[in-house]
Order: sequence, then C-alpha cells, then structure tokens
Amino acid sequence: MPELPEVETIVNDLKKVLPGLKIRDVWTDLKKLPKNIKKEVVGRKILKVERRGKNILIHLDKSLTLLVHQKMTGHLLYGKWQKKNGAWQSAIPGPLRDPENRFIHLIFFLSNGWQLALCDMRKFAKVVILATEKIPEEFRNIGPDPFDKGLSFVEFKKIVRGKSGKIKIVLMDQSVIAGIGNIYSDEILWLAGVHPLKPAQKLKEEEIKNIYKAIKQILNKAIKARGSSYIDYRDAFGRKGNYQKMHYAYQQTGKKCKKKDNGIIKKIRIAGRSAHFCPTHQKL
DNA sequence: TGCAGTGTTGCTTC
DNA sequence: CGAAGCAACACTGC
Repeated sequence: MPELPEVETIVNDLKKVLPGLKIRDVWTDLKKLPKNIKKEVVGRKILKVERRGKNILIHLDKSLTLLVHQKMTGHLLYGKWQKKNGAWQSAIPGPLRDPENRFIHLIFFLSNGWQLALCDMRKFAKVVILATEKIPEEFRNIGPDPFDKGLSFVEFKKIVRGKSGKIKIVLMDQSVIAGIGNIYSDEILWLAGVHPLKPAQKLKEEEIKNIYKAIKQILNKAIKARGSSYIDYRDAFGRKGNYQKMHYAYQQTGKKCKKKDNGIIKKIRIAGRSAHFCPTHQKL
C-alpha cells in the first residue's frame, strides 16, 4: 500500500535511472487506460521525476507529464521483461522475480533497452498523460506535503482544528495533508499518544503538537527504512522495504505495546478500515 | 469452499 | 453539507 514513504522510495529510485531516456514503445493490457497514451508518449524524453503526496509525476519533453497514482497494490518497476507463455517474466534474476512483482500490466520500453513497468495486482492504479500546465488544476484538492517548509505548527493546528471528524480520518484526508494513509496514520497516532477516534476539533494544543512532530518522525524513519512491505509493496528494483519490521501499531493486534506500558494493541474499525492502537497510552 | 479482509480514491446515497 | 457506503479489482487466508 504505497503511502508517502513508499512513493518517495520509488521516486528516488527512478530519479537515478530515468532522466535522459526516451520512451520507444508502450504495451498494456489495461482496458481503462486512456487510448491516446501510446501516441502521446512514444518518442518523448524523460526530463524529471517527482512526488506530490502519493502521486508520481514523470515530466516529459513537449510540456507533457505522466501522472501515476499507484493506489493500493500498484508499484512502478525498472527492469527488463520478456514474454514467456503469454506472461511477462523478468529477464534478470533477483528481486524482480519476487512473485509480488508478477502482475505486470503496463510497460514503457526505454531507449537504453530497459523498461519501466507498472505492477498492479488489483489494477486500481491511475495512469494519465496531461499537459504539464494542467498539474495545478489536477492537484487543486491536494493539501501541503508534510515536509513543506511552509507547513508550520501554527498552520497545521489551524488546518486540523478546522476539520470535523475523527483524527485518524483527518490525517488520511489528502486535502488536509498529502501522503498519509492507513499504515502511517496508525503509526503517527501511536507515537503521538492520541486515540484514533478522538474528534480533531477536541484536540488539545499539546496533542496537536505531538501529532505534528510524530508525522515527520515516523515518515522520516519509514523513508530511511525504504517503506513498509506489509504485503505487496516493492521498490523500483523489486526489493522489499523494511519498515514493516518496526511497526508500532499497524497490524500489531494482540502484541505488547512497545512503550512498555502494559498495553495490548487493539484493532477496531473506523469508517470501514482497520485502525490499530494502544488503549493504555492512547486515551479518548 | 466461500467469503471476509486487504486499503485509495471518487462517486453515490442518505 | 457532511458522513457513510460502495465500486473499481484480485488474491489470500481462514
């Protein structure tokens, strides 16, 4: 489930290999992909790769941008594949042959003989080509990045206090702050010591401050660990991340709280999704 | 064996 | 208007 740390990892990987290459051809079996994609991108040169929230932007020449949102099970891979018995198989041994990397649904063939592929078991990912100038409009509903210099505590407090609803839901709201999903909202609230069901408007100044600090601490730690590979996530070279080994709360149901407060991690459902927390130090 | 669980986003419904 | 539910989809595990 690629959230900010996973997208950041993939984007950093792709930054090392893609710029300067040209797209020579495109293959896909996705039905809902815009039909013009192939026509638009073939012959284009890749200039720059960047992240916006959980979105990946691949800037091309002729003022075009390829926008990829990996949604739940999508991840971009850089490698070489060949068709064998009707299925794409990695031509290179190693992590790309991990079974989680076998759901190849889109391939960009590059000018150096390598390929950029979208692996996406559930085919939820969004891939669109748009004029670079349309990006602000595309992202009109996306909030600041947690690492934006402009996002001071005062600003963050104002945003959070202005939202109704439970704090976990507010943290996952991409229009509030961009990049946090189910895994990291659990992790952030555990570290901040705030109950996921607490209404955002009822948070004390100190609690908001703890959340504000926890966001950066958790996300930085997860980026260093190259993201969470709870199930399917892999980096651009097909390798697992390591943050799932350090989870405090997410999927830790029944385990002892790592704060050593005798709490046992509990799992509840909030708005149809799982939430994990320690009832001892995360009080309502 | 069949069905619940897995989570992101946007759309629909109330 | 806001909150809740669901569809898009495929595979795993109980």
